[in-house]
Amino acid sequence: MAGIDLFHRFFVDVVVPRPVYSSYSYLVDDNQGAVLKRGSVVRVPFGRGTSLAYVIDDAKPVAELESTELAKLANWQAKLKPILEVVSAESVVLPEVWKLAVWARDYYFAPWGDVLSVAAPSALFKGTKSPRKKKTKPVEYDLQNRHELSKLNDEQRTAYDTITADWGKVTLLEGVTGSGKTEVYLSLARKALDQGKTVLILVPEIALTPQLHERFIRGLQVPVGLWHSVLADGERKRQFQQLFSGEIRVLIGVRSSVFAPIRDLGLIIVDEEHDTTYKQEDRFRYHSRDLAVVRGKISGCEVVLGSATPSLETRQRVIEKKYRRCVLTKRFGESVMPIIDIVDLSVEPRVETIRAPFAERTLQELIDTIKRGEQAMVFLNRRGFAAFLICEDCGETTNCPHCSISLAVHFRAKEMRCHLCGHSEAIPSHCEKCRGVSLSPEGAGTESLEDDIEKLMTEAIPGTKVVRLDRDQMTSATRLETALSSFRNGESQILVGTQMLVKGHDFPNVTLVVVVLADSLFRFPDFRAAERAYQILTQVSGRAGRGKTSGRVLIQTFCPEHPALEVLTHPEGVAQFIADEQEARQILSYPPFSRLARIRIEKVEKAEAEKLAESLGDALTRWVKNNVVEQETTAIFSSRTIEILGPSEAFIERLKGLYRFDITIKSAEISPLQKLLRVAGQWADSAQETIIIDVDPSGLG
DNA sequence: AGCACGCCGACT
DNA sequence: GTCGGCGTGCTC
Repeated sequence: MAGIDLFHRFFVDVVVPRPVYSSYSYLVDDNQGAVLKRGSVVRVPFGRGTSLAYVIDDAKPVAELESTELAKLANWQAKLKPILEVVSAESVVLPEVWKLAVWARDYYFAPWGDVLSVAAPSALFKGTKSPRKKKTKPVEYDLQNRHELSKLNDEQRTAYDTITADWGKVTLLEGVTGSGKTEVYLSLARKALDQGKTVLILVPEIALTPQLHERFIRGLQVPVGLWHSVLADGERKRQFQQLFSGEIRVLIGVRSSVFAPIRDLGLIIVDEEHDTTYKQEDRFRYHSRDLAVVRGKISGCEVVLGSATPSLETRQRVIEKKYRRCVLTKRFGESVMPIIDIVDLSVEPRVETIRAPFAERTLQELIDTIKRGEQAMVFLNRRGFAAFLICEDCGETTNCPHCSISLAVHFRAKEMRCHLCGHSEAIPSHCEKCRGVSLSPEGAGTESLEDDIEKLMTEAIPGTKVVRLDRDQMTSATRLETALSSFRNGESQILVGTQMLVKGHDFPNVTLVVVVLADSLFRFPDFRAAERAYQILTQVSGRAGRGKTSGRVLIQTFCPEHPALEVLTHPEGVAQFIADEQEARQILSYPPFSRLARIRIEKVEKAEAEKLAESLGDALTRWVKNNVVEQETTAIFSSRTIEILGPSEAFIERLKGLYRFDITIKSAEISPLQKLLRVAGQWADSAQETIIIDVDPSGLG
């Protein structure tokens, strides 16, 4: 073959960590050819610069190519270049993780590079020098104090026995908040370790749950690794190496750690399995809980899905007997379930001197709680001071120039901010449209809530301190820590925040939880809205009364008769609520009774996006029609098993300057859905357009 | 995703 | 007259 020199007699196929579907071939010399294999990492010339690249197949001698491969390679021969460097000849992806990555790539229609960058983040290969061993003081393990089976109550023990008697299945561990699921996790982890196996624990959010890490170290008395996005590169690299070498036997991690290189997996735990943060909402749109089940199957290990409010998807698998179910109905230890009260904002007298809707009764409860020396948490799902500015003369509001949403007022930062794209601008002094100077802030946010509550509380009880916790505070780690520790040690009595802080935190002195406005949780057009609302409110409620004193929860709403609220005050109705949800989903053929995929088209021009989406919709409809006729005998498709919805404007019609149109495919079975998505991919290729495919979309995005 | 090349507005 | 805006197009 012309152009191939005698020196580079091998070639490798690689993928680069970019959202590109194609792979690329490079030349390698004899020495490199002998060592490079699937999972090796190399540096290659790419475009103008260089790129890290993952080898996707063992290096092959050019001479051994089959004629078709040779032809393909010959196409590129003028461009074929040698690799620059072998970064790691050793495969950085375990065989079972490779299998998982292949599965995920095909299932989610993701570019190889995106998948591999999650399995082996490129940050691991930055710099050639090995990370400096950080001097950590050796942890002293106290075997006397470790978690013992004997500490389990009857229910926990039954769950443990059921799972261990038939190890290697998928189990739903359904336990009310505070029922001690962690105790069961610890016992199961111990069991796996005793068998010489390793343990992976997936959690929705790790930055806020250092307690869980300590709990596992204390309970198991072995090193426990942590895996999350805020780890510094060096630390991440060290963790990766320790996992790879088998030094770390237990790993707690977020979403992406389902791809972690843990050998000999014996147990995967997915805590809060219903949590939506397990679904990645950009680029490689995978669901970590679902992949955990796949990895469990690949590794032949036990998978435990834990939740107080399991997803309907998981419940359905239990009904179909694909998963087994263990239940914890009682709170662990001395604490009891909180009392939940719905406050009807449309009838209750309201406090006038506060921006947010606040019933007088809610304020009184807050005052009483602080008077007793206890603490309270107040949730409002909006950051900033106010939702928007409105011109009192012409009614014009301030909107984001790039998105279909108003700009929120952030008085502290002295700017207007878009909560979707992050755009910020100065607070206007007059109306853009009519130049009127009476701009009035509308709606409330955590910023104004913090000020208003502090003012009202100091009038009632001088010296009351309020702290705020939301994403605006998160920007600084120290500010976050200051806020958290001041609340933890009792310096401040009221914590105001967004729902960001409902996860994991355990403040025993909190006896009152206030949800300022629950309506935002279910007032949006998503078939899962009620389920979500119920799950979030249950979790929020779980923050109250975790200590010896029982807790109270006040949920303010304009819609007290909503089923997701009624079920909270009537826990005996949970089964009925779930059954109603299931029935509604079944009637409308929504998950878990069908599979969904969403195809999105984004364009600067609205008309163009709409036109493209329509022509894609037409192409798909035509394809289904033709294939129903053709394949009727094989029964792959019928008009009743697959449905194309839309195109329609996305819930957020415009984001970051792009108009978005969605086509949703609903199918009884996954395989025709996958086929249709492949057709969509081909349409996109030939039209030279980009489409965004989301398999099992979790929300409206 | 990067990172370039390629055509239209405010400046030493 | 240039510097530079980010709109499309490619990367073995």
